[in-house]
Amino acid sequence: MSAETERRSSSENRREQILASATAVFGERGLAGGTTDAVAHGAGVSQAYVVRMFGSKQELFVAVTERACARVMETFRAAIATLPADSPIPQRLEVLGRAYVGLTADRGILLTLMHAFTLGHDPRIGPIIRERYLEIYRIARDEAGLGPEQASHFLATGMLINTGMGMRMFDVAESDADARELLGCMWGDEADEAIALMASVPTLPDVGRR
Amino acid sequence: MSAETERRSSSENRREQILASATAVFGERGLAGGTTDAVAHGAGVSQAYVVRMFGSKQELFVAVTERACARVMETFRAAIATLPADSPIPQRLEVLGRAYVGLTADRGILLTLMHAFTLGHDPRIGPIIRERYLEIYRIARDEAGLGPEQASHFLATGMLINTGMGMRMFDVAESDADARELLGCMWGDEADEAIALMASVPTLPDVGRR
DNA sequence: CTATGTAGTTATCAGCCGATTACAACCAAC
DNA sequence: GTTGGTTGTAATCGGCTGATAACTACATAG
Repeated sequence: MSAETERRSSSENRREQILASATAVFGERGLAGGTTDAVAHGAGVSQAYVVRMFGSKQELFVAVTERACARVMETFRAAIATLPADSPIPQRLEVLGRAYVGLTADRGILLTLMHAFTLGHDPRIGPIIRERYLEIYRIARDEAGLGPEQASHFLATGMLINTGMGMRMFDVAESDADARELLGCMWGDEADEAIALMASVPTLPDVGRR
Repeated sequence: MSAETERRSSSENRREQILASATAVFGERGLAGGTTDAVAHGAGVSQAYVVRMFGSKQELFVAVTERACARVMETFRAAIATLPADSPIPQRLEVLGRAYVGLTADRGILLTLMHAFTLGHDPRIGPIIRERYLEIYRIARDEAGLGPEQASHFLATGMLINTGMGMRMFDVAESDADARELLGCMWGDEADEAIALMASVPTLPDVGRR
């Protein structure tokens, strides 16, 4: 394969490119609002190819959702693995919290999940997202040893962070003291760091068709 | 006006009917996924009338969002008004929590807000939802006297409840012990009551056009 | 009775977008 | 070198849906 012009790519590479693009698109626009054309444009392939590779837009969304959940679970498990067996609860919360902030580096992952959370009524997506969310809950409760109360509190904080991301609260954090304060309560000590990390992330460009 | 066949209605009545229908539709499908035709069907009017009354689908969504925020703020303020001036924080949290559970009686209100939270990038909706959310935060922090930490914790729990609603976690609460436990941590003592209240809420029917 | 505004409809247009089809380019093996 | 599978594209179709236009029905004032 030539180094310069790699016009053809392995199926797996393409698949990953498309999933990454779709994560950004679905994260910002959701299943109904995101178009296969925008996904294709972001991945540098044709719209037809996106649809054919995944069968349908809905199946692509399912794949993106599963991938996002897998990322979340990997990230949490990797964080948990760094903990000593007898570490106290506050330290466990701290480590998991940092892991969550790390997840925000890719907006699309958490925002796509947020959209998936609104699709419980969908017969295809509903069962998947419920199962995966409970799986994440069990990881926090059992594997991280937080117990039911702290685990649900942890997930609640995560949802507040997602909400702040979806609303783009960072855009007003500089000018609005209340926004800064609220974001500060979400992130704890790392608030400034996290806000700086996420501010001025560009909106997806509107892409005309083909 | 005849009592039986009210074929014509005052503009305000119609407006309220349309907003109620739109709240249900947008709550389930979001701005991009909800159709003006479904809204019209739910309100018993024609699709064209819905669009003309509000100018555009987006403006209808803005109106629904503003109405939903107003409901939330009214509900919180009414709950706060029942509190004695020197009531302790736990009691304040308890009263606000009950008020939030009361809001879940109309799924559409909280679910529409959840969709609005994903629209921060939208130049029309973003500024509105950020401003309203911060307003609600200030109500919890100042008017209810919770302070920053407890107020953000309260909002976080609210977001977890919204997420549970969006995922339709109630549908599996009967059969899945973890789901019951998680929902229990959200609602506290009223979990069973709340779950019973919200289970088996029908999905919006798919409505063909006209 | 007529005029005028309000409440509503039907019909239709025009653009968007997912999906399908047919075809092209490349590669590896025999 | 031809055969067959893989990687991809261009073109197009057809349904959905927001918006618009043109029209109808009713009510109220003068």
